[in-house]
Amino acid sequence: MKIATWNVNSLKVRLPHVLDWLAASQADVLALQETKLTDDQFPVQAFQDAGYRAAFAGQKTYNGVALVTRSEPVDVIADIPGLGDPDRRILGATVGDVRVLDLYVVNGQEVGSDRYAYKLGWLARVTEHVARELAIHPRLVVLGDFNIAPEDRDVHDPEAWREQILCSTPERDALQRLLALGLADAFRLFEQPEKSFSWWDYRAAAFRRNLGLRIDLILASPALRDRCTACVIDKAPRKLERPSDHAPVLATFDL
DNA sequence: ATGGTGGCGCGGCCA
Repeated sequence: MKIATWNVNSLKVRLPHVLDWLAASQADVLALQETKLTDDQFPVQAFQDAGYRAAFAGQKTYNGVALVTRSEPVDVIADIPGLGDPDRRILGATVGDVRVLDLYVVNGQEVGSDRYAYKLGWLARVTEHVARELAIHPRLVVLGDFNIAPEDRDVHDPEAWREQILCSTPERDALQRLLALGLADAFRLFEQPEKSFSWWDYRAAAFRRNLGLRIDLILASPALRDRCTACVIDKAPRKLERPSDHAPVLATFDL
């Protein structure tokens, strides 16, 4: 079973890339972020024609998450008890016997800002929710755009980014509290090239110069970690015309 | 160079 995540930065613009990538990767589950589509605009038919079902929680202009799946997603949730967030950033579903939680973590804008406080509070509520999900579903994948680079090796220039947004200690601590529930960063279960990143700013030719961060993660519960056989970042779509600023990340499970 | 690019939607926000 192949499970992937991709922040597409507008599904309307990126739909051809997504369909091509599904055909090439043969992913069974693709978690999308920043679809920027209302639910009535979601391209259900295009995915159906490609052999996929979908669950989605969208809004106009910002945010929006979706799960594109080979088999029917069931027990879908788009919110967490007690969060009360109008942003569509969360989508949970059961696909086969795997529970999947797609997250578009708050960016946070700037350390110390209102949005930064919102990010840390949001992460704390999500962590509580993941603890509850883990108790119910041994096979749990939490994946998406975490907007946090876990360690300095996930940052092209750790000194320039020191205590900046996406890299600050409180953000990294919040991610560690999530991992401490028993989740494993699938990418780090395997040997990886140095300077592996999943996001590159559109500006300053950052992709060409590989000035990126690894902020798109696939986290696996213990039962799934034991069955994870590979995890890769696919930079190919980032090289296309009008790319997303993120690359897809794909994990393979022996299921 | 306190900039730069991209999406949405048509001015300014967000990333």
